[in-house]
Amino acid sequence: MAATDCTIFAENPPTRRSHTHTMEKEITIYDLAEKLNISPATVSRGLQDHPAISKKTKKRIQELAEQIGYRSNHFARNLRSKQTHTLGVIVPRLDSYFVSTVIAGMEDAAVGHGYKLIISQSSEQAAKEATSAKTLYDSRVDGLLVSLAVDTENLEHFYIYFQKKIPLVFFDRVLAHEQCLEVLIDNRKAAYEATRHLIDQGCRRLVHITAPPKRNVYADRLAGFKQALAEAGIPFFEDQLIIGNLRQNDGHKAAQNILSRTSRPDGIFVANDYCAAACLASLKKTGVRIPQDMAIVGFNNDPVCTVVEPNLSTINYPGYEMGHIAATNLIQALNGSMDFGTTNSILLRSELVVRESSKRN
Amino acid sequence: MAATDCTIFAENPPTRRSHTHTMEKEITIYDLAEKLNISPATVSRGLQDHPAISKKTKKRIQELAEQIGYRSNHFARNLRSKQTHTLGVIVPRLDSYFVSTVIAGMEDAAVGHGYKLIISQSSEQAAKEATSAKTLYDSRVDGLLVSLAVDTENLEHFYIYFQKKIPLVFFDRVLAHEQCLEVLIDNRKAAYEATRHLIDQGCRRLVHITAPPKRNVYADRLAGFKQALAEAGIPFFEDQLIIGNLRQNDGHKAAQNILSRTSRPDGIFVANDYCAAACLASLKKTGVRIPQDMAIVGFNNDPVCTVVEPNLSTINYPGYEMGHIAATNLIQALNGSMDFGTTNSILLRSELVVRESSKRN
DNA sequence: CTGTTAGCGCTTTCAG
DNA sequence: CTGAAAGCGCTAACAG
Repeated sequence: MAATDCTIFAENPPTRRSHTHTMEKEITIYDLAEKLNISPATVSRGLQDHPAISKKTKKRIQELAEQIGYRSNHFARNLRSKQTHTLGVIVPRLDSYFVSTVIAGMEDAAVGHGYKLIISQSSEQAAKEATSAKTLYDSRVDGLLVSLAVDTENLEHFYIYFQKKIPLVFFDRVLAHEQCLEVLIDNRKAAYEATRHLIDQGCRRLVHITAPPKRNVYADRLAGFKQALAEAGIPFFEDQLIIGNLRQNDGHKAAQNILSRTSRPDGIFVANDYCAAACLASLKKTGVRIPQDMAIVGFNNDPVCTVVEPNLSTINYPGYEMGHIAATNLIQALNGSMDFGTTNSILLRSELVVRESSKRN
Repeated sequence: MAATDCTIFAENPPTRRSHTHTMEKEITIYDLAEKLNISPATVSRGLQDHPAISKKTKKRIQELAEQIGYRSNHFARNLRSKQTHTLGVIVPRLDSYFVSTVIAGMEDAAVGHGYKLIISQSSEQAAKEATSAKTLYDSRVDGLLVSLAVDTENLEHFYIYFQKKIPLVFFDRVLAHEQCLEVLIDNRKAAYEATRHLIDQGCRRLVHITAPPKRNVYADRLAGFKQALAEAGIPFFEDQLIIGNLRQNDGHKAAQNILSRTSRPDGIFVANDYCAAACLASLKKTGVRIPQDMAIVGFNNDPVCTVVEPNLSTINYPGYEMGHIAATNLIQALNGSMDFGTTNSILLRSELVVRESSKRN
């Protein structure tokens, strides 16, 4: 290319190739190679800090690259290397504080290792979850992080991932699978503690507001609830369960339900703070005193807890850590043996946070 | 899992070829071409529904592709076509209801047009915003959607985008630029209405809790606040401004500030609901009656408004629509002339929502 | 330590 | 309407 002057593409026909933002040609490793009088291969190696390149040439390469604003073409790179350095994330919904914190943790972990995140929400629908899984698969994500929709009953739509051995990490909303890692808290224990706390405060007529206990988190919380009752010698009846979607509106509806009962409960354990806050608000409006008449405990430690009156007792859920750990483990699997070794499940610590909504002593 | 026992990958040679998940070869257009006895070029055209291909061959191609589970390789495709069908999104933070709704709107618009979203947060720091911009640029996003960090003072870090004529849409937190579209609400007018409402309720000693008015949204809201005061013949003094970060904690601090004053305000306009809710809670704790002693209006119409007591009056902010419109316009620019024509700014309607926190009549 | 040589899978002129 | 051929920019054997 020595003698070639710079008019190579000068006579570019003025076609309106609508797709091209690049008016000026992009700089490639060939340009670098030419200017430095070395081969493109060496440039490629120099750029990725390959051990078999002399410090000196490496430096020359990297400096020139920096100077003339070279940027590597991910597509060419991925096309060869078959790695995208992108992690897919599927969450039931984005508009929840808990999910935001999880994603923040994932992002920090990801960028720290040179990975990007591509996020999609299932809106709590198994069908959309399947679509997302497919889309992310088609974008060739290196790995997947997922929290299942409430109505997802099996892992069929992730079969393509298992088949190609693309590592999958479930967090919070999980379904056991031998090839997957799951990161969660001990929901049963947390719910047990919440319920136990209510009982310790003197509550005897307890209800539990939750989502359909098909999903692990709700099943486990229900189990914890029942266990605490059992230990305290309180019988459990089905009508102690108020099942909905745990959205704000469900909290209001639950309050109506509770108020309509002849034997009103004196303790409420809600599997989600926002729903608990709404329920609390509705209850208060009709003159119920919290916690004297009814004590309430929520779940998640959402900021809403400290803004309602009285402040909401809850279970602190380490969202950021969960996201961080899930992503870190996924990336480790990617760099290592492509599986999670013998670890199938990581349990994070959660703890009861006592505030006014449940303090009766 | 019928006959197969679980040893599928048991004899996997223990090489750590970290990069390759694909044990079986991927299906390519060459495979399709071969099976159909046509050229790869025709397959390529058939797959993208090119007009110059007979209906019949198109059908054959698409059916076979579907049947044997062909998936196109985005990298090869992008490498040629220079289009990624990916939009970059930069937001100050993810953990806000408003932002979640905006993103939901964007996602719907994006997938509807065959685009993907890649989201990153600046954590309200101009420096991180610059990094994100660079990263997204390097991932070759086709366009960018951004809501600026509170301390971003210029658009230098987006220069690369302007230079390459990659379209940029600002939403909510904007900074004017002739090559960019901006999508926002009339913050001045909204703030004017909120303040006006407070005045109509009989408030005369008003304060405004907000963020540094360097960013358009806060500057405009402040302008609206002042305008309403001026119209009502109420003088404005600097100490009517309480400036912070509008986070929950700033609400509590603002409450302390307010309570410490000798001449207490009787009306508070807060530029963010969560902060308003926190402030309201703190105020109530010390016995201030809302709205009798102090009326409060927030901003955004966050769900928290209906969970605090009394419910918070606020400005309804059409987040979903904003996201949808911003993304749709960006995509149109991508498919069209690569600029936004004569439109530089789209204004969405917002309106006052009156609830108990401000009703004194 | 460096260069040569092939492609990765797809799109796109240019010719039929 | 279809095919042949030429890359997009990069990486990875393989050979010095």
